[in-house]
Amino acid sequence: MSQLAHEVLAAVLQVRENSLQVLLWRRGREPDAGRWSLPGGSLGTSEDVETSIRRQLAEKVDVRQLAHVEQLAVFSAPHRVPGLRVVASAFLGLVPAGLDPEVPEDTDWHRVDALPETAFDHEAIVLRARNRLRSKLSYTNLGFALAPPVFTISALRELYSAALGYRVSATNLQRVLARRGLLEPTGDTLPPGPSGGRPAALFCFAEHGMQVTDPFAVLRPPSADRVSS
Amino acid sequence: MSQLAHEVLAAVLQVRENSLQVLLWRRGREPDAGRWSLPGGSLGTSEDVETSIRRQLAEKVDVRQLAHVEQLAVFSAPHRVPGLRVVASAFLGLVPAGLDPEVPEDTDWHRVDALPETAFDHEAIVLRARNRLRSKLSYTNLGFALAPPVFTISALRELYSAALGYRVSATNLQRVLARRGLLEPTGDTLPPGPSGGRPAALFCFAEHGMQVTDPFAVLRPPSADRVSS
DNA sequence: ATAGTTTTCGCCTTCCAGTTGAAAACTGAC
DNA sequence: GTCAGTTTTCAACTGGAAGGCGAAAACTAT
Repeated sequence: MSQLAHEVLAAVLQVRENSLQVLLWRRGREPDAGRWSLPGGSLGTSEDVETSIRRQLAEKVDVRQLAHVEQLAVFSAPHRVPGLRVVASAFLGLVPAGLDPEVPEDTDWHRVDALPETAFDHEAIVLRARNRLRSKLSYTNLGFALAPPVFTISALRELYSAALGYRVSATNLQRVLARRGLLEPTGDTLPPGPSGGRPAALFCFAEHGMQVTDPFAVLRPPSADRVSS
Repeated sequence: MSQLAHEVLAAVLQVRENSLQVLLWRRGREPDAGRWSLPGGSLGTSEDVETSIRRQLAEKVDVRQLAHVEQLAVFSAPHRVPGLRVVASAFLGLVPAGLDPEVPEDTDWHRVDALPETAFDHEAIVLRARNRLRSKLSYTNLGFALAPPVFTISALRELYSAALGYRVSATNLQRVLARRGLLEPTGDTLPPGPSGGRPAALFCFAEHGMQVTDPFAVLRPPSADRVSS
C-alpha cells in the first residue's frame, strides 16, 4: 500500500495586459520536468490547508498582495501524479490588477486562454479557477479582489471584460454594482489622457469582505415568514 | 511527524416528514464514542475521493437512491480529530423525498435544524451542506435530486420550503421552473385527497444532469460577442 | 471657436419575480 | 341535485432590475 500524501496548490490569477493570467513556475525535477506547474507544496502536520497554501505562496509572491484566497476543490485521481499517491487541495487566489509582485526566476505569468504545457492535472485546476472566478464575479463583490483600491469605471470594465472573456457595458456595470451598494465614489477624478476626454471619476469598493447577492429572489419570503430554522 | 490520513465524509440530506434531515450514525468507539457522526471512511489508495465516498456510503444506504453527490470542501483543522491528523473531504449527498432506504441499526435520520451532539467537526459539515443545497436550489435544477420522479406542484413547494426553511409560493415556483424549461407535465393527475379539491397535475423534471441558470445576466453580452476564450 | 475623445447620465424597453384574486375541478353534506 | 368547502390552476397586475441608446458633460488639440 503506497504512501498517501496531501499537497496544496493555488491558481493565482491576475488581470495583466488586458488578459487573465495565472502564476506558474517551471518544474525542475522529474516527473514532468520542464513543464509549468502551480505553486504549492506539501501540507504540514500542524496547519490547515488554507494556512498551508498561504505559507507556500509566500515563496512565490508577496502574500500581502493576495486580495482573496478560497478553496476550489480536491483533485484526487489515483495517478494524477505518476508514481506517487498525492491528493491535492486546490485554491483560487486573486491579485489586484496594477500590482506587479516580484517573482522568482523560474516563475512567470501566463495567459489562462493560452496555457503552456502544464504538469499533471494543473491545467484542469486553472480552468476550474477561472470558471469559479467568472461565476462569482456575477453574483458577489469579488471584483474588489481583481481591482486596485481605486479605479475608474472604464478600467473596471476592462478588468471584468478580461476576466469574463467578453465585453461588458460600462453603463450597466456601474449601475449594477451601484445598486448593490458596492461602489463608492471617492470624489477624485483622473485627468484625461493625451487624446482628451472627460476626466473619469474614481471609485472604490465599499466592502472588502465577500458579499453575495442572492442570485434569485425566486423563493424568498416577502417578509419574515420563516417556517423553520 | 505524525501520520497524515485522508478521510471522506458525506452529509446525505433528504426531506422527510416535512423537514430537512441528515443521515448520521452513532459512533461506537472513542474518540467521541456515543456521538453522532457522518458516514464515510478512509480514502483508499486507488480511488478518487468521489469513488471513495460512494463506496463508503454503500454501507449505509442504497447508493442507487442517491440522486446527487458533490464535493463540499476540505476540512483540515490540525486537531479536528483529537490525537490523529486526519484531513477530510466533505461531500453533499441528496436522496429524493419519498424513498425510505433501509439503514443499519446504528444509523438514523436527524433534523438538520435540531442536530444531536455530533462528533468532531461534523456539525459544521452538515451546516455547510445545507447552505450549499439552499444556494443551489435557487440557481440550478438541483431540485430534481430532492423530488421523486413525479410530483405535484404542491408537493414540490413543500420540498422547497422544507429545504430552504421558509414558505415559497407555489405559483412562483411553477412559473420560474417552467420558464427555465425544467418542468415537464406528465399529463397525469393525482386524485384529490379525502377533503376534496381539484386534482393536481403531475410533473417531472426535464433534465437530471445539473443545469445552472446564470444567476445574473448582469455582464453577459447581448449576442455572441466574445473577446477571448 | 471647432472638431475629436472619453466619460457620465437619463430615458426607454424588456424581462422576470412576486402578489392577488378569480376560475376550475373535485368532495361531502343536505 | 345543489351548495358549501377545499385544493389546484391560471390570468392579470405591480415592481424592480438588466440591457441599450443617445445626448450631455468635460476635457484636449488644432
